[in-house]
Amino acid sequence: MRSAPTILHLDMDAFFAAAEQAAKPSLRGKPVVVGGLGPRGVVATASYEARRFGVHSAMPMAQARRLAPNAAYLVPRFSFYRSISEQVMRLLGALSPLVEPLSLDEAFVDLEAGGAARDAASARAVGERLRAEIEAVTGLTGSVGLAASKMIAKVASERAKPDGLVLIEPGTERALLGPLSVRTIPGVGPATGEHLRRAGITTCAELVEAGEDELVRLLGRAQGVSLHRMALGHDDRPVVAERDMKSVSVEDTFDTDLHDRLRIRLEVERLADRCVRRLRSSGHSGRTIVLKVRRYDFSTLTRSETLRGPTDDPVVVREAAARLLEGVDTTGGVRLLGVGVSGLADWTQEDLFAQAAGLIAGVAPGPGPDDATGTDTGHPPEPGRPPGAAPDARGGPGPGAVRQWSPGQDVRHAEHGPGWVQGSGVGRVTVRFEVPRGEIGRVRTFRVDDPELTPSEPLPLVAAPEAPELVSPEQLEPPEGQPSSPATEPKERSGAAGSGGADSSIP
DNA sequence: TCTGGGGTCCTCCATCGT
DNA sequence: TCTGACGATGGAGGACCC
Repeated sequence: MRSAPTILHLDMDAFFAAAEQAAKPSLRGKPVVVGGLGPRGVVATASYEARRFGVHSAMPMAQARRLAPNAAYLVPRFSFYRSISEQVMRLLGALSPLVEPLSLDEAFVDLEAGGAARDAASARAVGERLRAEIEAVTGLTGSVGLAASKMIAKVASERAKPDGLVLIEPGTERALLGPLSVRTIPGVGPATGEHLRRAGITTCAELVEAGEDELVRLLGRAQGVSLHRMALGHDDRPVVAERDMKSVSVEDTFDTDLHDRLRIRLEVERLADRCVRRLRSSGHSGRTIVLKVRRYDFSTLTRSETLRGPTDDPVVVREAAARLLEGVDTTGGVRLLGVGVSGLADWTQEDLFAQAAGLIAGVAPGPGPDDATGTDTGHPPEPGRPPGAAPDARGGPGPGAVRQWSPGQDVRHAEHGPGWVQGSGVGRVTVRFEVPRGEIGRVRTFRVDDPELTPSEPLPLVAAPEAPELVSPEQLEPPEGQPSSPATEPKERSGAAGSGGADSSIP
């Protein structure tokens, strides 16, 4: 624990939903829910407007639709969010070499390590400037917490939400935590919370009162000791910039349970291939193959096998996963299958053989021959899930296939320019033509196979400055007034001249 | 009306070698 | 030669986080 509040926690406000609202002017101020739209989807993020209806993260999408039937329901566009996240992380990186990203929308920064702040006053100034820069660069808001430890900085940012900054003075941590729920402490989830509640412990003050020995008795050594320290406000976990990846996994939940053993086997092989592609693209190999099966009754089991040495060979992983499947009873059906690889290394058993044979020169880690495209397009879509419904769906389907459009997806029409899919069905797709920071656009409907309508890349939320060079954070405008960037027009409305494609549109 | 995906860490138990 | 203690490792499951 340090003596100055120089640990900063940044949390972007309702990130995915806010990004969609910024990209789609017609959704500003409206309830927006981002998540899986299939029958078994859950909410990833709800806008603050949707939260007023009781919608929250991890809620089943069907329940969200009942609570907020008039909200806009969109599929996540992770590559779009990632591009915004990278802009934010660059701003954080300018403050300190010690930036610990927790997810696309959250990070810790050690301001002391970067010399950006030494005391409360300088930390607050840095935090306020950061918030202004984030809004100027991305058009979105983030909340900042400042404290002398990670846990308290996170509590602070939670209190700052939305769009605020809270600084907790060192020395006041214990008093602050006292009345708060045990769930405030990282690592206390529903199960531990319930366990403690049954023991009569619901607040952090009661955790302190219970004493370390009692907590160890209730929760075991590691958790008991750590929980007691945390409840006292003691948290000396450092901000860690680089973390080694420990495992790679992929999993799919099926819209309807799978019963056919052969089909299950094929899905496992498909997942194994996908997993190996991810493994290779991260430059890793792994020794332990893990199969995950969630049955019809939601019971989940894992089976694993450790190889003699690490591999990134799709055949080896596929065969291991298939062997593990042999030992699993799938009677009754499975709703989810997953394949993972852990025990990661940056070399493979095959490398050693190759090295021994003098064949290693010139072989670099990375995508293998079966990963040339870096996509999953060589594989069948998931059952019941249209290819276009997959996150970040892009590119047209093959000839003869029925084109699928996902709500929220970016598109471009030869005549009407950029827009986004508002909905589709019965052979039609409805598109709203609008751009970030523009006016609310008009809606038009087309045939799903309209050749003038194509998937497109997301437009930037804030126009890039005219000059190509990077603007340092110090040079950015202060937060007063409107964001410094003017409202933007897309660089081009339409590449090709329209040739009367509107015959299929319904204004 | 049920409950995603991609991770990390911890605990418990069995096995094996010393 | 047998036995028990002990650490390392592997496998499975659970809890948690975003």
